[in-house]
Amino acid sequence: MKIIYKDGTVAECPAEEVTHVLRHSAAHIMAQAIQRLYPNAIFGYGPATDKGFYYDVDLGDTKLTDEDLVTIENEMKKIVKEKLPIRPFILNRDEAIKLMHDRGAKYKEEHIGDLPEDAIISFYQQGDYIDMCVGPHITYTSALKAFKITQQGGAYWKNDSSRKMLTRINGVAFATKEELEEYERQQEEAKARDHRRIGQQMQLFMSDDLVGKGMPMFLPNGYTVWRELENYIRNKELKLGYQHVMTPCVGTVDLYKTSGHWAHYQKNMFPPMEVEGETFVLRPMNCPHHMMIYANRPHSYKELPIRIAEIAHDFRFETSGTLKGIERGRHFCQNDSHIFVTPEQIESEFKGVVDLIFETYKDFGITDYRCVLSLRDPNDKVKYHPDDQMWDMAEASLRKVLDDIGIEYTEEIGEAAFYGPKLDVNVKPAIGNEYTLSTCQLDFCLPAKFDLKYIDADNSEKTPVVLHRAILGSIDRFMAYIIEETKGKFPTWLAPMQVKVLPVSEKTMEYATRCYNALLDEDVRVVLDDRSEKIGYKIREAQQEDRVPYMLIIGAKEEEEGTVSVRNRVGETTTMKLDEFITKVRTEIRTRAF
RNA sequence: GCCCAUGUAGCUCAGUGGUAGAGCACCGCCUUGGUAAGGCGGGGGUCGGCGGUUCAAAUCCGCCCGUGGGCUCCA
Repeated sequence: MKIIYKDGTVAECPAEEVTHVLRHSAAHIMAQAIQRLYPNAIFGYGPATDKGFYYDVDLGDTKLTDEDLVTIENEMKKIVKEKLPIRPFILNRDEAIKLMHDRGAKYKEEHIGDLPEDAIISFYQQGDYIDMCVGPHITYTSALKAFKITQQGGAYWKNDSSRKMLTRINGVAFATKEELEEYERQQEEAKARDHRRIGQQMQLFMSDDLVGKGMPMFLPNGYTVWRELENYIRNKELKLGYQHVMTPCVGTVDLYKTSGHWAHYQKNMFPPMEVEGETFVLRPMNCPHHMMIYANRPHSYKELPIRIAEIAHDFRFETSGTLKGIERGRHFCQNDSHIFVTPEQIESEFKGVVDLIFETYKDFGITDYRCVLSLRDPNDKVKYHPDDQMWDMAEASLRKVLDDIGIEYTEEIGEAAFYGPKLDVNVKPAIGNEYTLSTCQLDFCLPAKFDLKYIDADNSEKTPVVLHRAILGSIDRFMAYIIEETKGKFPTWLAPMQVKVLPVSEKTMEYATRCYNALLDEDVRVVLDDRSEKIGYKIREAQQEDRVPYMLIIGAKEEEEGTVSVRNRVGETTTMKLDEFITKVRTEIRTRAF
């Protein structure tokens, strides 16, 4: 594919740039189509993205319907057919401003002002359409073969919520029609994997207006998975010296004034409640409670690290637009812990947490994640807690641990919390943006706010450092992730229903019931399908809806031989003695085979 | 919170101004069937809510609520 650079050079496009250039040109062609259909449109930014492209456009009071998007797409197809040449030209700054001004392109004009003094300001033109752009682009509009407008949405000019909201029109473009079809197939697959959809199909959780938005309720199936997750992590923590506590969800506002949350986190909290002259809030975090537990009695340096843990209910006032099933609600349960350490213990304790994170990921077969080490911006003296020595030491420790373990990570300068650096482990859901699953954050500030001390070897009072950490993040969110990763086909130890016994007819109901009871006695989550339906029907439901790991098909043959016919989720069947099956399934559960 | 779309039976959806529909699920009867849907019959909806336009509103308009996508936010 030939492309044209802003200086007019035409060259073969490097293979790895092809989709990017196509998408960028697709954005221009879409803008041209919009300009033809809506002559008053004023364009903002219109880049290629890693998924496709978009253009932000100010349409005045005009609202677009989905049919309008189809019309725009059809106009794009016309422009492609017209085989218009796409040609660049360069103007000096004054000429560029004049051109944009004369064309009423006020956002482009503003953008010129943001460009560095020595910037070469280039334009690309196809037919009547001119766009300020660095390129490169395809040489003719006809090179765009496979594209589709996917959706529209709002986007603030320059991503600034105080600026005007423009209409963002999104599209996708690929080098070939096959790639476009593959993309559409993947989109369908992602929709089928969405935890909200599977959650409803498998009756894992629900929500209702009357209960409140962002307030999911876990149904028996979902709560079974929940309990397994909770047991899993709590048992692991117990072996690592964590001590579990339970603290209340409502606290005085003064608690959060002490912690600083009231000053800094209030907009994420539900409004306060006044009772008998006292003011209470719903807690958004558990740190203050755990600080108070530490403060309950004096501590020697010999006791540290102290690891206080809790599966804690929290409430956060998330803006309505960000709520998403059990991935992000206004109520959730954090797999939280606060670890109190001496400065010397930061490194080893941080390592312990990182090891726990990746051991857990291994148990759950999680491999697709991104580690981010968030550091302070040393030049920003306002945002960050002013103890350079502590920061330097802590950041070096964190980096050293990650390097020693040999995990890949990216460093993000200026992304640290004001109280300390942190490690986030991020994953991508089936639909939507990356989010944080696990986190470990250092905190130099909070212990001092609660005046926490330990007595050091020299009998002097010192302030401990705190590590905030969450391994499963929130149980809710972790479950959402596991649902999407497994498509609801949970490993046996997590599955709400582990075995379903399916008698072929009522004639073998008695033997089927014996099998059922034997499994029940062995603490297997088993269900007996005693309806008078045909076996094919029962299998279909067990496989498609229940997604049960094992079906036991019980007919006359099995009864005679004292065996069970075992069918797994892939449709493979084997026959074995009932005892054999029980041993197999129990082993699988005990080892948490994934 | 903002922008757009959307809301009809438990679920998935059809129905664009004139007596609320389909498939699946549910209930009953028949069928006792061997590895992904057996047959017949039945019950079930203030068409998200409130107002408005109209002889007449699921359908048109306004506001509110929920949901989906996008943006912002996420000390």
